[in-house]
Parts: sequence; C-alpha cells; structure tokens
Amino acid sequence: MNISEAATRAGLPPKTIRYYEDIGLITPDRGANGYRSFSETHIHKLHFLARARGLGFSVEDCRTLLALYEDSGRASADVKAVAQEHLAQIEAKIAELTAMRDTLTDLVHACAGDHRPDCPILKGLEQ
Amino acid sequence: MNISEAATRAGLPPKTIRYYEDIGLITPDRGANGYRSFSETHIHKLHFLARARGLGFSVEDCRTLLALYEDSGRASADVKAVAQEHLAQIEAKIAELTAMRDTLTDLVHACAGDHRPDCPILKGLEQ
DNA sequence: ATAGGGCTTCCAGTCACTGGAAGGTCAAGA
DNA sequence: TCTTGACCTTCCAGTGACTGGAAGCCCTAT
Repeated sequence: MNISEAATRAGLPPKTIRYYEDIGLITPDRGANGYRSFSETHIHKLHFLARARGLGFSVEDCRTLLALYEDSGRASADVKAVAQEHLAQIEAKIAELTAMRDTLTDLVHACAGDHRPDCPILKGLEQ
Repeated sequence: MNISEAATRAGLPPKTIRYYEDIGLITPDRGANGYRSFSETHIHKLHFLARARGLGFSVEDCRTLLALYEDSGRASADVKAVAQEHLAQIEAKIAELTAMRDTLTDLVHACAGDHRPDCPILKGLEQ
C-alpha cells in the first residue's frame, strides 16, 4: 500500500509519516520504483503512533512506547511510568491554563468593551 | 540601566529582551559603548510584555496589546476582542487537555504496573 | 596590567511538523 | 503512442518563542 492510503488508514498526513520515517519511528518497505510500501503491521504501528500523539505523548515518549509495544517481554510498570509522568505534565499544564483562564475571565468581565479608552484589561496587564 | 538590571526589574531573561528588540517589540536606547540603555518607560513596557506573555498571549497579540496600551485614543472594545479570542483558545486547549487527562487517567488506573507484560495502556493505544 | 564579569552580535538548535519546489512514476483516456 | 493529471520522491526552508554557545569588546577593581 502506498503512502496516501496508509495515511488515510492511520489517520496521519503523508508528510508526517515521512517525517516519522526520517526520525526512525517506522521503516516502511520500498517498491522497485522507490515508493514506500506499507504492510498491515506498519499500519498498526502508525495507528498506535497517531493515538499516542493524540493523547499528547511526545515523539520521544512514542518511541519508548512503541518499543514497549513491540517487546513481548516488557513489564507493564515501564509503560505505566511513562504514562504517569505524562499525566503529571498534562495536569500541570491544565492547572497553568486554568489560572490564566481565571485571570483573563475576570479581566474580560471587568472591561466595558466600548469606544472609551479606559480598560481594566490593560490595567491588569500593567499591574 | 543595563540589560541585566532591566531583566531583573521586568522579570524576563536578558536573552528574551534582546529577542523582543530583534522583533521590534521594544527599542531601548544605546549608550556610547553600544550597550542597551533602559528607561523606566522601557521597564514598564517590558513588564507589560512579561505579564501578557505570562497570561499566554502570543507575541503578536502582545504587539497589538502594547500598541493599544500606548494609544490613549484606543477603544476598550479592541482590547476586549483580543482578550476574548485568546480566552476562547485557552478554553479550547483546556478542554483538549482535560479529555486527554481523562483517557490517560482511566488507562493508568487500569494498568497493574507490575513485571507482567499485559498492559491496558498499550491496548488502549492500539485500540 | 590583568582578571572577572557584563555586554555585544551572530549562528544553531529546540519540537513536531508543514509548505513548497523540482522532478520521477503510473494509470487512464484520446 | 502520447498526454494528462494524480501520485510519488527528495530536499530545503519556515513555524513560535525563545535558548545555548562562541567570539570578541568593555568596564571596574585590584
């Protein structure tokens, strides 16, 4: 299967698949014409990558997870450790964004939003 | 005042201040020796930028906000529009991260995290 | 005179793609 | 057979907002 079909099946843009090959995440076969050729196994891996990236794992985390995925002798503790670390980062990010949202919401509510120059948002940014 | 003191006062790294000058966000004076020289007005602007960046505004938003900040004839509606647009993006990001967190939390809770290879996290990524 | 710290510029790297150019390949229709 | 258009290839550059580091000038204190 050529790259565009693989892309459709995996839910990733062709460019991204080429990029993943570049950085060694996946190694499709090659036809006589130089075209990449994807097997069902490749599709599974790409789909796995798409899901992991969709959950916010870094590409390096994906590399680790993919290696664990392929290692039938893995310990689930290793997978869990990666996921928990990532979860902690997501929660930190949510907390950061929530604080921003709360501050911004207050400022936006305080601002008349009319033609006059007086603006609590700018005052809030000035502090 | 030299850049390192300005950096301390504004709460930004010197490198970041140089970068802001590079992209035209701020234009400090220059001493005879070529050193940047910051006035209180510059410090105010830098502080404003630090706050705005801290609330997650993009550098381009900061450029707009700074222009409004300096324009005594501004309409507060213009400021509010920028803030509301940004707020909407933050809320979208929070929603996205929350969905990731919920999925990841479920997977992590389902995983024994022991020496055995069986792993619901990997299964969840495989789908 | 020298040592150190601070300042300057410029270049490269980060992360994960994404756009675009230049050119080779393939299948279908005239 | 030729052409057209869609597909494929590689390579280079750009994104955002810095950040690290190198090479070299400047200032102050000893």
